[in-house]
Amino acid sequence: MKDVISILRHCGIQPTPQRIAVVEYVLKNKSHPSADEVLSSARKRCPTVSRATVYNTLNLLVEKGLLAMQTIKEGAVVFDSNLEKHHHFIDMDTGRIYDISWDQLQVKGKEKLKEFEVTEFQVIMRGRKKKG
Amino acid sequence: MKDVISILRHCGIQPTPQRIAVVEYVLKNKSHPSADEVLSSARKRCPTVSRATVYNTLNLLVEKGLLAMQTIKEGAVVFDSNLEKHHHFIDMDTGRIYDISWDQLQVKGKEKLKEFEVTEFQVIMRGRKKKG
DNA sequence: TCTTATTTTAGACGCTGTCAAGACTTTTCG
DNA sequence: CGAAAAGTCTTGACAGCGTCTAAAATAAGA
Repeated sequence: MKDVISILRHCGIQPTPQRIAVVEYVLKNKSHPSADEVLSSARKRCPTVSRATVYNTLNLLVEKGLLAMQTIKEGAVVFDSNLEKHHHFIDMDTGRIYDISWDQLQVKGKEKLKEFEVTEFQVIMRGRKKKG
Repeated sequence: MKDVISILRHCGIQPTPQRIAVVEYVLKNKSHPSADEVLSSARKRCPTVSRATVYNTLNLLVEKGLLAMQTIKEGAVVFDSNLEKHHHFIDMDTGRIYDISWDQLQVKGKEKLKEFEVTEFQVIMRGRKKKG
């Protein structure tokens, strides 16, 4: 993966220590952190970073298409660095969210919905992850 | 549809004026109201009803299986009186949520997910509703 | 009626997310 | 260089969502 600084420059975002701390965490993270989790982690690297800066940076990344925002859990939006189309599985016990690659599921029938113009979709599954 | 009072009694919930106001609105409503919308509507019928009572009642209904809770829009959970399995379409312009009946879409491949035990799922689509 | 259990209420609380004002940095350019 | 401008960060305030608690109101039971 390219280094964070060049990614930011490439999008016209000035790389500052605060932003690097945020981006470093959120783009290399395969879990689905909330803004608050990003804040805590960014503070390990840059203890003075403020909540507003974290939100600003996350919103910037979403705006630039470097990060996806998902509203699939209650309480808070989560951020997803996986930019490929994919589905989601949510473990009902742990709350953990897993990506399910796009081609593992086939959804048919959308084109028959005459009243609706579907521009994006995903399957959201809930259940339990098997051990292992 | 059965009247609200007997529905509540049947579930061991004492029908009070406040609860009736909430339930009357939320169970007969095909839109997908947030708790706040339920509060406003319930107050038309029962002006003194408090926020806590609305939340308590909604949670009770969900617990008893009379109402479903959906976290598909940011900002607030919405409540869904449609107890049949179904999918959802969200209009990106208006924010309105539409139910898509279960048999209009076919999802295949879940049974091949060896690591996950899927107990429920739905397709969430976004786009624009065509005029009409 | 007196007692007890259930409900409702108001208000406080914690959390999420946004915003404005001012301080601080980095550019830009004379 | 140095000053102005532009961009960035922080603090603190704010509004909304949802939960909780203590106390008041209501209902139920003996």
